[in-house]
Amino acid sequence: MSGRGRSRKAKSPDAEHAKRKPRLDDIKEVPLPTRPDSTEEEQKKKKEEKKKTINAEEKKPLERPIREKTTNHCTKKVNEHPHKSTDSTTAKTCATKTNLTEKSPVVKRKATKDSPKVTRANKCSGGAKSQEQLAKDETPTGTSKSKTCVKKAKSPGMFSEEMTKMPPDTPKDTTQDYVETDKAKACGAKPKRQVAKMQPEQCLETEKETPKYTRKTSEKTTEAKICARRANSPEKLRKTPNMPPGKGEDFTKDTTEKNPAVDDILKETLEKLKIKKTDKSNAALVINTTKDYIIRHLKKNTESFKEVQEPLPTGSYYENVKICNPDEFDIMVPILVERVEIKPFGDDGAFYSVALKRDKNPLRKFQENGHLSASNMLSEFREEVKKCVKGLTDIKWKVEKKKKGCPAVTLTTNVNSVPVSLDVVLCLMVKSSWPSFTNEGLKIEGWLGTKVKQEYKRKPYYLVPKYEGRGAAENDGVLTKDVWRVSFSHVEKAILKNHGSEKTCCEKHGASCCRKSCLKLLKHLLHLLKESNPSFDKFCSYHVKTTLLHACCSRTRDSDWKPADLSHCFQLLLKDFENHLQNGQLQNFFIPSQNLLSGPGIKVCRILSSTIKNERQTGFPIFSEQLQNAH
DNA sequence: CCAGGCTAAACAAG
DNA sequence: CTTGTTTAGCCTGG
Repeated sequence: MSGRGRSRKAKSPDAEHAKRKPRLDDIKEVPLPTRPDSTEEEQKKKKEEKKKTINAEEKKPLERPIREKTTNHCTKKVNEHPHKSTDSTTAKTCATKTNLTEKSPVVKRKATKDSPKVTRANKCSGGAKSQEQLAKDETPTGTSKSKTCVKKAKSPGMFSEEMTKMPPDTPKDTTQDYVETDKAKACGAKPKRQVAKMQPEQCLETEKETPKYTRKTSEKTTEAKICARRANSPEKLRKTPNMPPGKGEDFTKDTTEKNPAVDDILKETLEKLKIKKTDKSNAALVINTTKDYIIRHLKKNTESFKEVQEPLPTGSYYENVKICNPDEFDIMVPILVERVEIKPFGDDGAFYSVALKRDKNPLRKFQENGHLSASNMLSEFREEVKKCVKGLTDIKWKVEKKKKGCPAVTLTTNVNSVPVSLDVVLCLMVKSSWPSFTNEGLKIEGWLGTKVKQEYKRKPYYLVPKYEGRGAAENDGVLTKDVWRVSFSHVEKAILKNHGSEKTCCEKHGASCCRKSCLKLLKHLLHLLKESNPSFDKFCSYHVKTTLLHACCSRTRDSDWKPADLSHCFQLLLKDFENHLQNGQLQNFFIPSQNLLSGPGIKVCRILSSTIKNERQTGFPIFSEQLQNAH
């Protein structure tokens, strides 16, 4: 029911296009024929054009006008930061498909998909706009100043060479592991991307007076700042009721709960966590192209993986809870296994050894001593992915080194100078009832209902080549590195997407809730805390997500999560998290016997707990600071 | 299987 | 604020 089939508004016709600013600018400056708008034929042409476009882009970096409002001086600068993409745009989809056709031997794409979309076509044709037009479009208020700023820091066009140049040894930001999909990843699988080191001064060039209270700021360079790209106007910020440093004691829990200042800080922070449309577009083009290409390759050019199923887009991006930048993507690549016997490995019910029951299975070659070797299978998968992405001439992916115990093949590249990672996760899809360790999990009856629960439990489950500890350790004749961990990423995603007690929760005609907002804020908080204290490395966004899921099960009504009560809801969620940490106990949402906090150790759990408590009771200075730094 | 239609979320305008 | 548009992702009927 969810809203399917509701009436819709008409799509906007060409009239709108006139107003629209296509900014192809950045990405491509390909001379496109003059821009027509939306007719079908045009679209087709566009697609074709796009193909060319991408190639062309490859070679030419472009200047990209920025479209931020002129009032935000800071903003512009922030946008210009090399690591942040600004708005480039679009050529996307069209390019996606077509371009492959030409360049990649393996891929044949149907051009059909895009054709219906008028809008895309427009975009594609956007490049045809004259510079003057662009100028107008981009800077409505048109100060030349702003433009100038923008230009200085231009980043190269999307498929430019620069994109491929991520220095191999670049230190990566460890805090970056937001892993939604799989804890596996969470725990270190992601490539860390280099943190943009932006000194506050850079930001303040035009706003020197801004920083009023900076708590110990600048030693931290932060990604947070990055997140704060969209700065509010300075006046607004100043109004923001921040708490001066050192004043935290004044806030008791209770006052914090009701403090309108806190409310504003949270809302403003949330604003900054939004992903820009253009960034999303750019990244989506690259990611989708790659995803399709890899799947095609596996189907056509491999024996072992030709039974690959539709890839499962999972993780925070696809759950609409990604924050700041669309820079981490998780795609699970399922290999259907018809009949398998799984046997628990260890005692928490999360890990299993897998035995194929059928003789003719193409995966048979990975069997060792009667069980399917996760490490062997992953190595071959890895090689295939490697081989495959080499054939992608438009996008230069770097394949990250294999990390112990990690199920993902992590690819990294730059999109408009922003590092983007794609985790390609091999998994087995098992279409049989879930392992018995899950019987007491997924306690969503009171929240989403029993029917929904049954529906989920009828879905397959997945096994990923993830292990913990020493790979060579043996248990019952099975090497640790050859075990598989269960994954319910698909259900997590489904729940996040359909998270209301009422079916219409957050739909157009239903009441909204703040569950996702709370999740984003907590993710962000953890991220910031990890940046300031490396000993928090073992915590990941999966802990946060799990905490939210449990919280939803204890506060089940949509009215428990009213958007107007964001601050209250968020603080309750924090208290939940603090409690889990304090006790060192956080049950896997699906497998209650697995304690997700057994890894970090109680000591650091308690430190994190009190750190969070402190933030909560002092009105989130870490958020305010970040807001300040953005200016 | 895929074209078309729908959604959520970002964004723009009033 | 509300309302509408744009767009990536997703779902489904034919």
